[in-house]
Amino acid sequence: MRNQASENYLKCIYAISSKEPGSVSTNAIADRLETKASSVTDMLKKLKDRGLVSYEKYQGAELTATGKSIAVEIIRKHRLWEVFLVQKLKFGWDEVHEIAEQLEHIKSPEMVDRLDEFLGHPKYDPHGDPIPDSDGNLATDPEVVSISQLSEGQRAIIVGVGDSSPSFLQYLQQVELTLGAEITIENKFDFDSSMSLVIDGKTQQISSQVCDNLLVKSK
Amino acid sequence: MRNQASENYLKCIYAISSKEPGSVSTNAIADRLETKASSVTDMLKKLKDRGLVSYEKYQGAELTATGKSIAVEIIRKHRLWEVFLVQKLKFGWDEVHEIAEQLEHIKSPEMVDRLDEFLGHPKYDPHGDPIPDSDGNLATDPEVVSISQLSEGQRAIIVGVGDSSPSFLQYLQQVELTLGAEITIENKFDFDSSMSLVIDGKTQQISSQVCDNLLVKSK
DNA sequence: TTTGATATTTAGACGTGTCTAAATATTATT
DNA sequence: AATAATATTTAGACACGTCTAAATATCAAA
Repeated sequence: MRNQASENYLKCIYAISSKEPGSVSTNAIADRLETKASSVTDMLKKLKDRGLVSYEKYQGAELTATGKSIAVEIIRKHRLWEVFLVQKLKFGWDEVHEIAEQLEHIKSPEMVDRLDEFLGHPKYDPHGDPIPDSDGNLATDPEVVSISQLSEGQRAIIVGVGDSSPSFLQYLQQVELTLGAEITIENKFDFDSSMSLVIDGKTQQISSQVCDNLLVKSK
Repeated sequence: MRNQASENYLKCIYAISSKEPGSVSTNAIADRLETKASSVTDMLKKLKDRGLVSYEKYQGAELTATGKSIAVEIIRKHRLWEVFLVQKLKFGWDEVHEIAEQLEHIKSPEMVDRLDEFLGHPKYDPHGDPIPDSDGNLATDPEVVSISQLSEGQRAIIVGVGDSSPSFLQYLQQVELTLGAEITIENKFDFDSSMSLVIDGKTQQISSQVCDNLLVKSK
């Protein structure tokens, strides 16, 4: 069985355990899903019955291989749809999450592959998170770095953000640091770690905080 | 409240009553939705409470203005997604219904309008059914006719089918009478009402049955 | 290591949408 | 108009996912 609720739990467990490995506690899941611990216990039992998590009373849960592959599939769909919404439908980075949250549950493996194809097999979503391929492999990209790590003269393409808070995303939109834009590092200023960069022929000044949170693929 | 189940009932009632006006019987709904009459009764009561249908015991149901506008909105989404799947993701006409059935329930008015824009404000879906605009008006198109109604020399663009059975759709795919293709009527043969037409520079013979079920927009 | 705080589970309930079987209403037929 | 056939509704049940309140387990501190 693969209803939306189950899929959300699997995705949630995946997300938590990729931050801190080991088994995931009932409360951690409840917090993230904004639900009650008792509901989590109930669901964990069901997921266990379906072979999607390993779970023992009071010991928290861990994804099985099957559970993990479903979680990755959902993440793949979520991120592909985000790319679609931003690149094709011209949504802002900060507007797409909720919609992708719905779209990720659409069932049609064929469609996902065609969507992937249509989008040109993107490797990163608009927030800079890697998109798993159809076999579930996600590129733990060594290529993506924050602007801070670049040196003068280097060219790069904006692929995402470290901080995805609405305020940051709105700031970026305002100064036209958009997804896919090509930048060139002009200067790095040691005294405050700020930088100047060239985008669309225009020079722009950005603070160190922005540098740390703007992810790029260097060429 | 606007869950998928309710939306499906509203769409179903809309579809039935647009074929034969008047109130829709419990059984008619049950048949179309492949569910039991008792389930329909239960749902009808709820829809009535929510002001989406008018319903009196044993008298069948009819959509209220609100119910109707929701139904039309779902239909709009369904058809727009079908266009997307066929035109952008290159699905065949006969493969998209099930997927659109899921996509139609995605909630985001903003996204629907952008999708519409992205697709170039299509007026017809791949089956030739008209797509309601964002105000719920559907073009009861005088422009769309079956090929049978054209005369020699007329040019037209294929916009849909009358018969959407898989076998017919597969036949069309085989002989490359695809959506959006431009055709020119070459000859009409009175003895069997078959026609010859030019498509992509090649001449093709089609039976009267096909003519009746191929919908075109004449130029 | 006992106690207190925190985390987790259980028990019992609810809303949604569905079902079966039985009851009742409508309709068609003679 | 009475009866048979059909349509519809009711009653009672179930699976799903959730909740509250109470019980129990685990962990941390004295």
